Amino acid sequence: MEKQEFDAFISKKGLKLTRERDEIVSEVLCCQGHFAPDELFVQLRSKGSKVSRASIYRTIPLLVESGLIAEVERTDKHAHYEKVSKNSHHDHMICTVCGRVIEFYSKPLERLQESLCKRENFKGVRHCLEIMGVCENCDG
Amino acid sequence: MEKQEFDAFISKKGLKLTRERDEIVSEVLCCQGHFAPDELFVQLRSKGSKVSRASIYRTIPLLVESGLIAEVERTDKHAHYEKVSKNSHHDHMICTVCGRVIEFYSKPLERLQESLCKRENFKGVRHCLEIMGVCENCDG
DNA sequence: AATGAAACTGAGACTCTGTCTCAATTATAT
DNA sequence: ATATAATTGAGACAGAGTCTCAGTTTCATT
Repeated sequence: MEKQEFDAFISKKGLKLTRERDEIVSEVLCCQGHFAPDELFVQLRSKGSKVSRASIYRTIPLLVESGLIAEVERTDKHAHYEKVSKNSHHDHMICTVCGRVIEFYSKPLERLQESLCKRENFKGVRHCLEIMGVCENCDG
Repeated sequence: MEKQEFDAFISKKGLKLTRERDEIVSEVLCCQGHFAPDELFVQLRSKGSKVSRASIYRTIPLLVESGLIAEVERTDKHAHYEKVSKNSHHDHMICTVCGRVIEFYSKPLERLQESLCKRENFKGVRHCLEIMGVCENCDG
C-alpha cells in the first residue's frame, strides 16, 4: 500500500517511475528493522536485480523525503535507516552479540532530558540515546 | 605533568620516545574539548610539525591505552577523542551552531536507563546520549 | 505509435577516513 | 660506537559515499 504513496510522491515531483526505484522501494518495504545502504544493495543483487550502488544512494534521499523511511542516528560508522512508523520518536538498545535493535520510548526520560537542558541553558532539538548491551536471547 | 606519565607508559612497554610522539602528546594535552584525528594532524602541521597522518593514527591507540584520552562515541561519522578526566562517565550536549560540546552527568538519568533496560530484560553495558541543539552563546 | 526533452542509469573516478606495507631512519641498551 | 628492534613517511589500499558522463529510459506531447 505504501508503495503507491511513494509513486505518487515521485510523480508529484516530476520525477520518473523506474524499474530501479521500484525494486528499491519494494525491498525497503518488505525488510524489517534497521538497514544500511550496502545491505540493501547486496539483498537486491542476490534477488537478481541489476541495480547499482549509485542508484541505491540516489534513491535513499527520496525515500527519506517522501517520509517512508528516516535516518537513524547511530554511533556506528555508517548510515542506518528504518521505516517510519506511527510512534515516531524512540531510542535504541542494541545487542552487541546478535545486532538486534530494541526500540523504546520513555516519557520520564524525555522530561528528564528537558530539565537537564534547561539547567545548561541549552536548547535541545533532538537527541539520540543508544544503549549497548546484551539482549535476553543472547544472555545465556 | 601528564606528559611524563605517557613517557613512562611508552618506556615500560619497551617502545621508543620519538619526536613525533612527543609532538602529538603535547598537542593533545594543550587542546581543549573533543578532537578528531585529522584535526590533530592539521593543527600539528600548521605549527610546523612534519608528522604524518600514519603516525597520528598509530599514536592515538597508545594514548587511549595509556589512559590519557578516550574515544567518544558520537553519531558523527568519524572518530572523536577527549582527554580523560576524573569524572569519567558523562553524556554530551552538542551545539549544532558552534560545535561546542557540553558534558553532563545525571544520576537520575542513569538510574532511569537501568530500569528501562530491566523492563526489556536487556543487560546494558554502556550507553551514549547525545543531545543536539543550540547552546546559550549561539541562541541569539 | 512516434517523438523528444528531461530524468535516470551504471561504470568508474573521486573524496574522505582510516589501515597497511615497505624501505629508510632513529632510539636505546650494550 | 654499534646493533637491533621500533618507528617513520610515502603511498597503496579499503570501505562508505558522492559525482560525472555518456548512453538509456520514461512520459507528455504529438
